[in-house]
Order: sequence, then C-alpha cells, then structure tokens
Amino acid sequence: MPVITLPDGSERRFDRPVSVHEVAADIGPGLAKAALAGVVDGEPRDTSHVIADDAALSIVTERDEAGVEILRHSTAHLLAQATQQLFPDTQVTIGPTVEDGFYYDFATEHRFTPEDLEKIEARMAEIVAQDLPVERVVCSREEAAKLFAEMGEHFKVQIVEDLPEGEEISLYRQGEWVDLCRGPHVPSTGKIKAFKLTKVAGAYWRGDASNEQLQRVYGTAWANKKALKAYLNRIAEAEKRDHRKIAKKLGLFHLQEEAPGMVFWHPAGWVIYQTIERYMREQQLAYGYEEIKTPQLVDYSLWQRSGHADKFADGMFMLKSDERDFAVKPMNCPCHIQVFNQGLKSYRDLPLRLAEFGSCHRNEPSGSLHGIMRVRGFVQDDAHIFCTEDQIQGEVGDFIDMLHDVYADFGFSEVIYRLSTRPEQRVGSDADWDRAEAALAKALDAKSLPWEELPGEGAFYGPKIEFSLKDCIGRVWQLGTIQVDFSMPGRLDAQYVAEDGSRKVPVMLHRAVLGSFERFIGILIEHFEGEFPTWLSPQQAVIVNITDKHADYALSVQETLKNNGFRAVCDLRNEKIGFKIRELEMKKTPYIIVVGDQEVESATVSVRARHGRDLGSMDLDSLVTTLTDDVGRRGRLMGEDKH
RNA sequence: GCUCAUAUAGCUCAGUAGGUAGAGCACUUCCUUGGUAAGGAAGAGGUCACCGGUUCAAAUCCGGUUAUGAGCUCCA
Repeated sequence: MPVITLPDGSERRFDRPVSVHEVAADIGPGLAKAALAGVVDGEPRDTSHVIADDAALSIVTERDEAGVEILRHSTAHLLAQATQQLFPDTQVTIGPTVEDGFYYDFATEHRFTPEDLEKIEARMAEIVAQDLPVERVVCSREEAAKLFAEMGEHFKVQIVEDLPEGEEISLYRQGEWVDLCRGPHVPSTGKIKAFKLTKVAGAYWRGDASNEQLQRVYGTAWANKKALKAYLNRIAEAEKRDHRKIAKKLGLFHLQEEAPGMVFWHPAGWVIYQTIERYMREQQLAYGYEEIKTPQLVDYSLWQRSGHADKFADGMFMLKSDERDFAVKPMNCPCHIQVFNQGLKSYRDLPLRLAEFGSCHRNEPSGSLHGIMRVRGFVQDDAHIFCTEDQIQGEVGDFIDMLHDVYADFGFSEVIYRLSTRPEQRVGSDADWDRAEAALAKALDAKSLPWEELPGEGAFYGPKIEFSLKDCIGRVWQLGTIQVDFSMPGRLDAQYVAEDGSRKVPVMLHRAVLGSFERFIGILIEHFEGEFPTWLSPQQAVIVNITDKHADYALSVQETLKNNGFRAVCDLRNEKIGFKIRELEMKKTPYIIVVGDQEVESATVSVRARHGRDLGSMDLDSLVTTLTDDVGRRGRLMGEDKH
C-alpha cells in the first residue's frame, strides 16, 4: 500500500499501486492535465509509471526546467515521426535535447531543404493536433534488435547492441511510430505546444568524422508560445550584434580571400586594438611583468624539442629557406623559455614574469574560421611566469586580481571559474599533479570564488583554470586562462640555481587575460553592439558646424580636444545638421559637438551624447572635464548615462 | 578537414522558359547655408569570385578551385 510523499512533505496513502498520473489527479484535475512526467525517488518517470511501494514523488510540469527538457525530447521524437512519414527512406539515429532545443540526426540520401523543414513542421503540428498517446513498452534486447532490424533501422540496431548489459530497454510508441528511448516522455503529443525547426546541418554518426555523415535537423521547443517568441527574439538580438556586420558598418577591419583567417585592421579598428594593447601594457607593468618580443619564424628543431611538432605539425605554417625548415610560431612559450635560458638564473630571480603581445599563426581547419573570433593569425596577451612550486598559489592569486581589474574596466562583472584537472594522458608525477591542482584550488578558495571542477579536462602538461565571462545578453565567452606546466621547462632545459646551490627546473605558468586580441575585440563588438565606451571609441567626439561660417570655430574646438588627448574630428561637410547627426548616431559616436552662431558668439559648444541625450551648452573647459571623466572610468558602469 | 548552402556596383540586394546587367544607399559635380536622425538635381561606377565545359549565345546550365555562412570535427 504505497505512501506517496510530495515535495511539500505531505503524504498521500493509496490502497493499491498508483500511476504518477493518478497521484496528480488525486491532488487536482488541473495538475493531472498539466503533468508531463514525475520524479519518483529522484528518478524521472512517465506519468504512466506505476508506483507500488512508498516513494517520494514530484510532478513535473512545463513550469519546471525538467518539464521543458522532456517537452524538447518529445518534440525531437515528434520531428522524427513527421520526417519518416514524409520521407519513408529516412533512418533515424539519435535525437537528444540541447540548450534551448533539440536535434535529430537522420540518415538518408535525400538532402533536406528549408522547404522540407516547413513541410515537416506542418506535419508535426498535425500530429500534435491528433494528440496521440505516447506509450512506453519495455522489451528484451533481442526483441528490440529484431524489431529495428525488421524496420530497416540499422543505426538503432547498433544502439541497442551497444547498450550496457543489464540496462532496461524501453520503446516509445506514438501512433504508428516507435523509437528506442530511455524516456521519460510527455503522455501525449498534444502536450507539445511551441516549437520551431531552425536549421539543417551535417553531423557525424557518433560524432566521429570518419563515420557516415548524417543530416541533423535542429529545432527549438518551449513550454508555450510566449517563451518561444522570447527565444526567437533573443536569437534575432544576437544576430543584430554580429561582429562581422557591425565591423563592416563601422569600418573596423576586413578579411579577404587572399589572407583567409587573417585580419586587415582599418584605422578605426586599429584605434580600438591599440587602446587595448596600451591598457594591457600598463596593467602588466603594474602587476610586475616584463615585456619582451620574440621571433615570428623559428627553426623547426625548436618545435621538435618543445614537443609541438609531434602533436600539432598539421597546424603549423612551415617554410623552407636556405635549406632550413622554419615554422611560423603557433605559440610563444618555447621562445619565452629561450629568453629565460639566457644567463644563469637564481631562485632570487623568481618569480620571473615575461609578457609578450605575441603574434601567432595556426593553420586552423578552414571550416572552423569565423569572422575575427576564430582566425589563423592572432595576437595573444601572453605571459609566462617562471616560479617555484611554492610560488604557484601566490602567482595564481595575483593573476586573478589582475584579471578581475581588467574585466571590470571592460565592463564585465560576472566571471565564471572552472578548474580542469588531470587527464588520462599526462606527464608529471601524481604528486606533482596533487600539489598543482591543490595550489589552483586554494588560490580560488582564498578569494572565496565559486568554481566548478572539470575532471580530466586539464592539458597533458598540467592543470588549468579557465575564466569565462557573460556578456550583456547572457552569452558565455571563455577568455582568460592560467595553466601549470610541468613539462616544457624541462624539455627546453630551463634551470635555476636553488638556495642550496643545486640546479632545479622551474615551474612555468602560461597565462592570458584576454586570450587573443582579435577574438576579444569581436566579443567587445557584440557585447556593446558597436557602441564602445568612450575610452575605446575610434572617434570620441565629432564637431559639426551648422554652416560654413562656423568652420574655423569648429576646427579650434577640435584643436583643443586633441591637445587634451582626445580623438576628435570635424565634420565640415556641406550637409544639413540633421543629416550629419543621423550619420554620427548610426556610427555610435559618443559625443556630437554642435557649433553655430550661438556657440561662436558665447565661446561654448552644444553637446549631444549618444541616443540624442542633450547635455546642453557648455564652455570648452567643461567639455574637456566631461570627456576626461568619461574616458577615465573606462568601461565601468557609472551613472545612468551608460548602457 | 567533412556536409549543405552562398558568391552580381563601395554596401544591402533584385535579376529562371540561357540573348553581353538593375534598384536603394554610398561616391563625384552642381544647386542649397540649413540648429539636433535623411534638402534637391545630374553624373560616374560591374571581366556577374576564379578556371574549364555544354551552346550560335552563359551572371543564368554542368564540373573544378577559392572564399564566405551554418552545423559537425578540431582549438597547443
């Protein structure tokens, strides 16, 4: 006689085994209707699941995150059913949920077109309208394999065969259609209310590029139409922020066929780049780094000694000259060790922090290039800290301080911390790893930072912390990293003389705050939607004259601003003021300085900030003060005038 | 690298029964001297990504190459 304990602690007694649905109905008819699934003693179950013994139960509805997950999974089934009805030659494979939606991978000769997606979507809606019951059937491995073999579903047969021993095998049936699935699923297709197929793309069977290529149909599904609409708006918003579009509009850079994956920076974009580089240089100096510069082209033998040739030969650009093989450097660390190796180092020299705005080239696969976010030629704000093992924790702590400073100056406040620990394939003793992982963890804990562990995700040469941040529409970007390296200093003969006179190999920490300038600027463009804080804006102030006769005064205002270190230009074109303002607004100009008869006469300027915000008229000293304050607070949000 | 799609003026894009190309904006010139998101007129501008094929004839059809986009794989 089961006693069902509900999440609020209340208990319901039944004199016979009951289904999740019956319990829901017992609580109330509304809940019975809304129930999508249940969680029984922590296990997700269908509403048809029968509970025979005492259990804890919570009813899952579309208001729970878990409920939406189930909806998405069931929508994936719905997609597969509709697709097989319309394209009977199609074989099904897998159809899991992903963030915000789901996909289903199909094997078929037919190539799905956008029109096909519309047809499939329409058929899905019909199946929803039929409100087909979704039934769960348990069967034996042999029965399942036989069933799918008869249906010609060869991929499913493989999945069945590869299921771990002892796993209960369940089928889900809706109407004529059946799929292998662990579940749970919604009780009937009518529960699915808001979905949309979004795109079709290639994927590989079991994610392996050497396997058969499948066609993946992506979709999104939500608890209701309103949530779906909100999601579609979010996507549209992200598209509007596309750094490639905005950069073209603002004339920041371009890419062209002759240099795939390498950026041609235009004057406006290069101002941003240079401003960031200058800023990072200041920060690094303040945090005790010394800046160096190392060669672009290094003999291949160095990459053989460093170990990169073995692992990443494909990714390196090579060239031959005078019978010697060179590689364009794909990273800076081996070169930094060469600098370290010049002259005998003492423990007194440690920690030694060598920084470089290191220009690197990697021959990334053509398909992975993406605007300036993923390129072949890039510059890292790279540095290597040579230190003793005892110094790791302190160095990591200082690095985190610097990183927080920098991110805040760029207008990011939310940082996500992940600690990646030892992978299966690795160098260094377990004792080394124990100490290094502990040092990283302690550095995070010492600052009371919340962090997540990613077991096995460390590099083969050492554990690492990765720092990600959230942009203003909630997207997460991984930027900074600090990695312990047990391997390379030894391979490249780095040594120092310890206190006791013995020679020791230093620990090396690889670290970057921004990662690559290219990617970081891409992120900034999307984060700010091209509306850079004044300190980064290519043109901080544009002076516009009302008529020709105010041109000289406009030039004198520009001169004053330039003398005070601001990037100011005049727009003296023979255009109406409304026209110029419109153009400057669209170019996201932080300050538009209007001068006409009134201003010339009173030696003032009329100042318009972004979005038509009128700062009124002021004298030049006030203008300089206003700009100085704005530039001085960088990207930190202060006052209501910032986005 | 793989699959699919795309490539036309500086930009955004039209251009299918194959017959040597169009629009808006931008640009140039002229008129206009106008107070906070587009004043008017005229003009110039393209080897239709590249290479090859089919055809009397190719932006258009076919093949290849390159680049770009989406996804997959990868990301030291």
